[in-house]
Amino acid sequence: MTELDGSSTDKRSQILRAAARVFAAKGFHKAKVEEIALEAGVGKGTVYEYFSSKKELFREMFKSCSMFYLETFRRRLADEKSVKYKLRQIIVLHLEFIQRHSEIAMILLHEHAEIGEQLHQWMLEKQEEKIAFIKELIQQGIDDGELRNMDVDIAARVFFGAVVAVGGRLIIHGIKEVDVDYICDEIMGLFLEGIKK
Amino acid sequence: MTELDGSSTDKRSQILRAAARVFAAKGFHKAKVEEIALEAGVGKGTVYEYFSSKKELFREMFKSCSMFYLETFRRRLADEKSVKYKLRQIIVLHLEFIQRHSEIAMILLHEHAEIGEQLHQWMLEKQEEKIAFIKELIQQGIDDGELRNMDVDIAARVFFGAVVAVGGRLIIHGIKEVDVDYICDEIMGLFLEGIKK
Amino acid sequence: MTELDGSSTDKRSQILRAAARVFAAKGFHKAKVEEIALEAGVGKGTVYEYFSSKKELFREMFKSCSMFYLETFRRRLADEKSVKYKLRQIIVLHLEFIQRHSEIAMILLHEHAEIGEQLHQWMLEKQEEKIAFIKELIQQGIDDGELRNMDVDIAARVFFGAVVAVGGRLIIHGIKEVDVDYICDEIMGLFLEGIKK
Amino acid sequence: MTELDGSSTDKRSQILRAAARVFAAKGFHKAKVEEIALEAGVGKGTVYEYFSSKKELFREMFKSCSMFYLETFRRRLADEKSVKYKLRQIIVLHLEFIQRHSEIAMILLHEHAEIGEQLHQWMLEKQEEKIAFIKELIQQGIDDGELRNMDVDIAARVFFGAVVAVGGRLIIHGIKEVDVDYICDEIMGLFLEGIKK
DNA sequence: AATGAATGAGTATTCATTCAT
DNA sequence: AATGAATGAATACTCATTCAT
Repeated sequence: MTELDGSSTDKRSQILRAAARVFAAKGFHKAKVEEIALEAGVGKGTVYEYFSSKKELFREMFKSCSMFYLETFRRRLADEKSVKYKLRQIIVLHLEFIQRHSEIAMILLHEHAEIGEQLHQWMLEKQEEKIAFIKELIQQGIDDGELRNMDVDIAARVFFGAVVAVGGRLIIHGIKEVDVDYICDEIMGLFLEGIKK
Repeated sequence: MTELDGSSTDKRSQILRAAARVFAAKGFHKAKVEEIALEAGVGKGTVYEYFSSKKELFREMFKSCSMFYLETFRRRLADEKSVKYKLRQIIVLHLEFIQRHSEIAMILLHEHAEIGEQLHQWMLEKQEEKIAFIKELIQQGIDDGELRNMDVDIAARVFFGAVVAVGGRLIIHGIKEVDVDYICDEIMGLFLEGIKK
Repeated sequence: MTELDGSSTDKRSQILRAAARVFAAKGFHKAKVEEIALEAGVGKGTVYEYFSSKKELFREMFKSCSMFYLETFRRRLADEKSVKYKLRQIIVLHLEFIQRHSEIAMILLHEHAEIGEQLHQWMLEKQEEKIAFIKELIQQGIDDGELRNMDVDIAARVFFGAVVAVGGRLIIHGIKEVDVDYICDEIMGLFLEGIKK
Repeated sequence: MTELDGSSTDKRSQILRAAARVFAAKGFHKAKVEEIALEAGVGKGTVYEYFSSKKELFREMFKSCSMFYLETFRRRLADEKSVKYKLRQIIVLHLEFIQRHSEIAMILLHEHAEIGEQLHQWMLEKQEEKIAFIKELIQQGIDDGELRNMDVDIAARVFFGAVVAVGGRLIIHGIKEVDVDYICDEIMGLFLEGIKK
C-alpha cells in the first residue's frame, strides 16, 4: 500500500492524500468535499468518480492510513529476535510514526466515532489484530522463559494502552523533539521491572 | 455536583441528563436538539433558556459528566492510605464507573474531537489533572519508599493509559460481568512486579 | 376541500396555492422549492414543516387540485335530471373549469408522468372514477330508454376523451372567449345524432 | 424515415432507437445520457457527435417517432376510398400502432410537457396536421353526401380525442390482446349513428 | 419562564457537457 | 470519428437558532 506515501501520482491517490490532510486538519464534519478536491487539484465531480460519497472517501482514506501504519510495523519488526527488543521496537516505531505522520496519527486518534458501525468495527478489528500480535509476543516470551507467567490478554492490552497513551501525549502536546530512546527505556523499565521497590 | 445522578428535578438537570443520554447514544452531530428537548420533556426553546447553543449544552453536559466522575474518585480515594491500594482503587473505581455508567463513559471515550479546541483543551486539562493526581501518588510512593525511583510523568501516563485501555475494552465489547478483582490484581501485578521473569 | 379556492389563509394552504401557480407555470422540474416558498411568502424551511419533500408537495397540490375539480363537478351535477342534460352539463362544467382555472387544468393536462407510479396510479383511479360516472349515466340513459343500446365502456371513454380533447384545445390555444353553448351543442349533437347523414 | 424501424445500423439510428427505449422506460429527466449511450453500444461522447444536447436528442427522437407514426398512417390510408372506411382505418391503425409500438406510444402520450415550448409547438403542429387531415376527411364526406352537415373542426377534434382516449386506455392498462375490429365497430357506430335511441 | 412555528445558511451530490487523446 | 475521464453548475434538504406569544 503505497497510496499515501506521496510517490503515487494517479488521481485516486492524490485525492486520498488530500483527504488525509484535510480530514486530519478539520475533522470529518468540518472538512468540505470541495476543499479536498481543491487540495487534490481536481474538480469536485472527480472525487465522486473515485469515491461514491464523502463517507466512503473517509473510509478509504482511513483504511489506507491504517494499512500504511500496520505495513510499516510489520516490515520493521521482521528482523527483531528477542521479545523484549520486539516490544521495545513497537514503542519506538509507534513514537517515530507519530512524530513523522502526526496528521495521520491525529486521525487514528480522534475520528473513531465519526463514521458509524462498519468502519468502527473494521478499526476495532485492526486494533484487536495489533493486540493479538502483542499477545503472541508476550506468550512467546513466557514460553521462552524470558517473561514470567501472567494473563497475556490483560498484559497485551495494558502494554498497548500505555503505548497509545504516551503517544497520544506527543500528538496532543504537539511535541516534535522527544528523546525516543529515553521514553522507551522508561516504559520498558516499567513493564519489565515494575514500579515496586 | 449532583446534576447527573438522577435525583435533581430542576429543568436544567433534566436537560443535562437527557443530553447525556442522547449524545451518548448518537454522538454529537447525529443528536438533535429537538430530540434532547423531547427526551427531557421540555420544549425546544427551553433548552435555549438554559444553554446558549448546542455546543454549550454539550460542553456543560461533558463537564458535568467529568466532574461527576472526578467527584466519585476523590470521595472514594479519601480513605485509602497505602499508595499501592490507592492505585489499585483507581483501577477498581474506573472499571466500576464504566460498568455502571457506560453511557457517560462512551462519551468520554469517543467524543473528544467533536467540539473544537476549547472543550478539547478543558478535557485535556482534566485529564492532566488526573495524571497529575496519579503522578503525585507515585511520587508519594517513591518518597515513602514503597516504590522504586522512576520517571513519574511517564509512569503516571503509562498507568493512566493502561487503565483507560482496559476500561475501553469493557465499553467497546459491552462486557457487563467482569471479575473486577481479578483484572485489578493482574494490572497491579504488572505494574508492581513487571513482566520480567 | 377549500384549500385552493383562495380563501384559506393558513400557511399550508398558502403554500399549496403557491405550489399550484409555480408548478403550473414551470412544470415539476423547473419549479424551485425556494421560488414556491417565496411566492407563498414563507421561508424555505417552512415548506418542509408542512411537506416532507418537493415530491410530496407536488402530490398534495395535485390531489387538492383534483379534489377541487371533482368537488365542483359533483356539486353542480346533483340537480340535473335528464341523462342528456347531465352529459351536456359535464361538457359545460369541464369547459368552464378550464376557462376559469387554466393553471390547474394545465397541471392536470401535462404533469401526469412526472412523479412516478404512486401518484400516477392515484390519478388514473380518479380518471377511472370519472369514466365510471359517465358509464353509469349512459347505462341509466339506456335503461330509461333515452339512449340506444351500446358498449357503455367504450362509449364512456369516447365521450370522456372527446371532452378532454376539446378542452385541451382551449388550454393549449389559450382561448379565453369561447361560445361554450355552441361547442356543447355541437359535441352533444355529434354524440346524440352521429355524423352520418 | 426508417431510422426507427430497427433496420438501419448507422450510429445515429442506433442512438435514436436506444433513446426511444430509454426515454420511454424512464421519462426525460430520469433517463441518463450515459445509459442511452450504453444501450446504443457507443461511448458517451459519441452521442454528442450526433446530437448537440440531451434535449436535442429527445427532440430528434420525438420527431422520428412522430414521423414514423404519420408515415405509417399516410402509407396505409392511401388506398382507402370511402370516408367512413378511412375514418375507421384511422382507428384501426391507431390501435394497431399502439399495440405494436407501445414504447413509442408511451412517449407520445406522456412526454408532451417535458421539453419546453419549441418541441411542444412542433408536437402541437403535428397534432393539428392530424386533426386537419381528419377535418378534410369529414369535409369531404359532407361534400360527397356521406355525412350530415356539422362543425367539422369540432367533429375532427372529438373524433381525434376519442381515438386517443381509447388508445390511451390500451397503453395505460397494458392491454395487448384486444379485439380491434369490435372496438372500431363500436367507435364508428357511435360516431355514425350517435347514442340517441 | 416556557414554547414551538418559522427560518435560511450551509453542503453533499448529480449528471449534462467538454475536450485531450 | 470515437471515446470516457474530468468537470462544476445547480438544487433539495437539514436543523440549530430565533422570537412572538
